[in-house]
Order: sequence, then structure tokens, then C-alpha cells
Amino acid sequence: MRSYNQYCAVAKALDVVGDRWTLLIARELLIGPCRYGELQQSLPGMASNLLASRLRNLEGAGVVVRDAESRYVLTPWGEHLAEPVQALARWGAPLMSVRKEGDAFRSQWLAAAVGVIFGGVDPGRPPFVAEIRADGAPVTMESSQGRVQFRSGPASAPNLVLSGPPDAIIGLLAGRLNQDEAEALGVSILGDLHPLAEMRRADWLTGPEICQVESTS
Amino acid sequence: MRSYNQYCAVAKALDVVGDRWTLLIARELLIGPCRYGELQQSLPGMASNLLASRLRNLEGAGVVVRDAESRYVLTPWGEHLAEPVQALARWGAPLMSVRKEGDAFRSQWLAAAVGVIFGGVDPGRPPFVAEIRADGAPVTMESSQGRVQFRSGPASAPNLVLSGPPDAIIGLLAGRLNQDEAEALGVSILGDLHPLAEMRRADWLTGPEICQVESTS
DNA sequence: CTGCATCCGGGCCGATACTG
DNA sequence: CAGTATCGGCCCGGATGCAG
Repeated sequence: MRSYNQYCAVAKALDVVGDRWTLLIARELLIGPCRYGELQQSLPGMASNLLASRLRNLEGAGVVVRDAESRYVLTPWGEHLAEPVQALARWGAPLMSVRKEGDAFRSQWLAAAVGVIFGGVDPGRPPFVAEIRADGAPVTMESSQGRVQFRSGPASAPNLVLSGPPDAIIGLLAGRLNQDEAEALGVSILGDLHPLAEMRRADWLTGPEICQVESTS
Repeated sequence: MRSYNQYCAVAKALDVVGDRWTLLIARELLIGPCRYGELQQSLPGMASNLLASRLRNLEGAGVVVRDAESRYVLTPWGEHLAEPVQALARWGAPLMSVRKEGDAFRSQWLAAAVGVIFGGVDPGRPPFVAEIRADGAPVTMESSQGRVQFRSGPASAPNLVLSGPPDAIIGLLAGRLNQDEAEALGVSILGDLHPLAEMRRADWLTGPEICQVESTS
């Protein structure tokens, strides 16, 4: 990307990660190291030359390095992209209330949603393990010592198993839908949902009321 | 911008504010309502048609509205862009250690820097007023009740007056430079600098050591 | 088969000129 | 003052090619 040529930290940051697709690459690498092909699968619609170019730029800027298995890994500085990426996710969360026709979905993207809804540390949180199957490979959400962690793969001894369409699962996690509404949308629920409510961030707002979703383009 | 077509909060957010220049427009509007012409002056290098187009998009998305004087103002949802913008500024802060030849500077951009270095609430902060003149109109930084506020215009009864080149001023505020080093770079200092150290965020790191600034393009 | 590089059409970006 | 019009060029997106 052409530099903004502004002596301002926001502009400098965008000089590095402001290109189209770049922050979505960071979103994937924040979950863990990735091969080139894994990134391609996680970024449907992105041209292969663009992915290669973005990765080169990020490598040159010191955000990403290659590991011994030639996977792409965030540097310590790159790991700190977690904060702006999560802040953007929190800001964009109201737009998730409806899933647009044709929107792609990958189960690992629940990691961002989980970070947004259950982020931070809260000693009052109960220990809890949930396994989630939303349109793909199962992922596990685990609350322990006040912190909610996320990883891909099934859970060994879950307190809760959710499976169904992604938008209904997210509505349930976000607290926008209750058990009956979610089941009506095709979610199958095994276990008790009530601990979810105690695990949400204190500042989490259930509804998307802050942004009016307009239909007039 | 073309939509990413991903059912993910980060992608949805970037569908709205991921376009080139858009987050810099938000940076300006976060300081306060702006006329079209003020935005143009604050965004050197941005084409006029692009500014008009971005403002239309933001208005359509519900991020911006026009007030009675036809100024552009953030909606409540738009105000919440403060978090992602500040997070980006914090992430990009290490890149501010050197000012590149040709980088533009506006005194109001100190607002972002002040937010990054002195953001949040800390009851231990002493009350303090500083007037800063960095290459332009004077701006005022005021600490009261644990919170540091920023506004444009001179201070009425400052404890500290700083004037000089922007990079040296920022180095001083960030704690990268001491009084002698800053004065050697042309900063004139009236008053006591020591309260600044007590006002910085507890997690503020002085140096840019986290990102190696490489010269090999 | 993975990990890119090349090519090409279309659209976005950047600069300047122009208008109510 | 607040935008609109226009045009060259670069970036983006999709398909294809190719080397290890």
C-alpha cells in the first residue's frame, strides 16, 4: 500500500496492515501458525498473488516470520494485533445479527466471536467446557480460572454441546436468542446454557440496537 | 469496498471501515464534528472525490450523520470506533520513533498520541495542564480526576508549556527522550516534566524495541 | 499436491479541473 | 465552501501455469 505519509500512529499502523485482506490474514494467524494453503482456504475469494504479496509485505515489516516447517507465524509485535483486531470485531459485532446470503463461514472464526463476547479475565466466571459444531469441524471453548480459551478440535468432557447453523449458534452465545428460539432455528443443545450468561463480559450488550441496519443501500 | 462476504465480525467491520482513508476520517471525527473542508485539510493527499465517496458510504452505513450546520458527526455507533482506532494507534506507536522525511503533521493528531500514552483512568494521576505547540495551532492536555483529556486551543493556566518539532515532543511525552535530549532537538520547555511520568499508562512501554525498524525495504 | 508466479480485464485510487 | 467530473494508472480479482 502507498504510505499515507502522515506522522500519526494510526496512519503508520495502516501503512502496515491497512491493505485489503491484511487484517484478515492477521485474524487467521492470531489463532495459530498457518501454511500458505490453510490461509488460502480460510480466505475465500482472495487471489493467490495477493496473498503471497501481503505475506511478503508482512514479513518485510516484521509482523510475520516463517518457522522451520515454512509456516507463517506472528512475531511478538504481530501478536499484539490481537487488540486492534478484537476491537474491530467488537465494533462489527452488531452486524452479525443477520447472516447475509452467500456469506462464507469457517468454524475457526468463532474464535473471534468468543473473544468478543467472553474476552478478558473475570474471576467470577464458572469453569465450563463447551463443544461447538457450526457448519464444520468441531471447536472447543473452555472457561477456567476466569479466562475463556478457544481451540479447534472436539472437547473431551464438555458440559455443553451445541450444533447447528452458525448464525443461530452465535445468537445463542451472544445472548440474542434463548433456548427455544435457537432450537427453532435448528440448533441442537445438549447440556445447560445458563453458565453462558455468567461468562459474558460485563460490558457486553445483547442487541444490535446501536447500529440501525438499513435496507436502503 | 467490495464485501468480503464472510460471516465474521472482523470482516463485517472491515466491510464498513476497511476502505483506504476511511479509518483516518474516523480519527478526525473522533476529535469532533468536522466540515468537509476541515477534513480535506486534515487528510493531505486524499482526493476530493474519494472523501465525498467515503463520507457517503459512512453516512449510508449509519456511522456518520450531518448536523444542522451540515457538519459531519459520528453516530453513537461511530463513536465506538474510538476503541479500534486507539488500539491501532497503540500498535503503530513503535513506528513513531522516527519521523520520515515528508511525513505530514497536524497538531490535532497529538490527540491520538495522548490517548495512547495517557489513556484510561488512573486515580493516582496528579492534576496537570500542559499546552503543546508542535508545528501548528496550540493544543491543551489536561489531567483531572485520573483522566487525561485533550482539546485544541491554548491553555489558560498551564503547568507546562512545550514547543518544538513534533517528533521530539512525542518522544518527550512517550518518555523516550529526557529533558536534555529533547532540548537538544529544539524543544523549549517551560515548567516541570516530572508529572508526565506519573501520568503514563502503567502498561506503556517506552521504547520501540518490539518492532525492529528495518532499512532493507 | 502444495506453494507460489504470471497474465489480463475491470474497478478503485490519485491528481487536477471545474461548478453551484 | 462543498462537492462533481474526468482521466491515467495501479491495484484487485479470477484463471491459469509451473516448479519442487
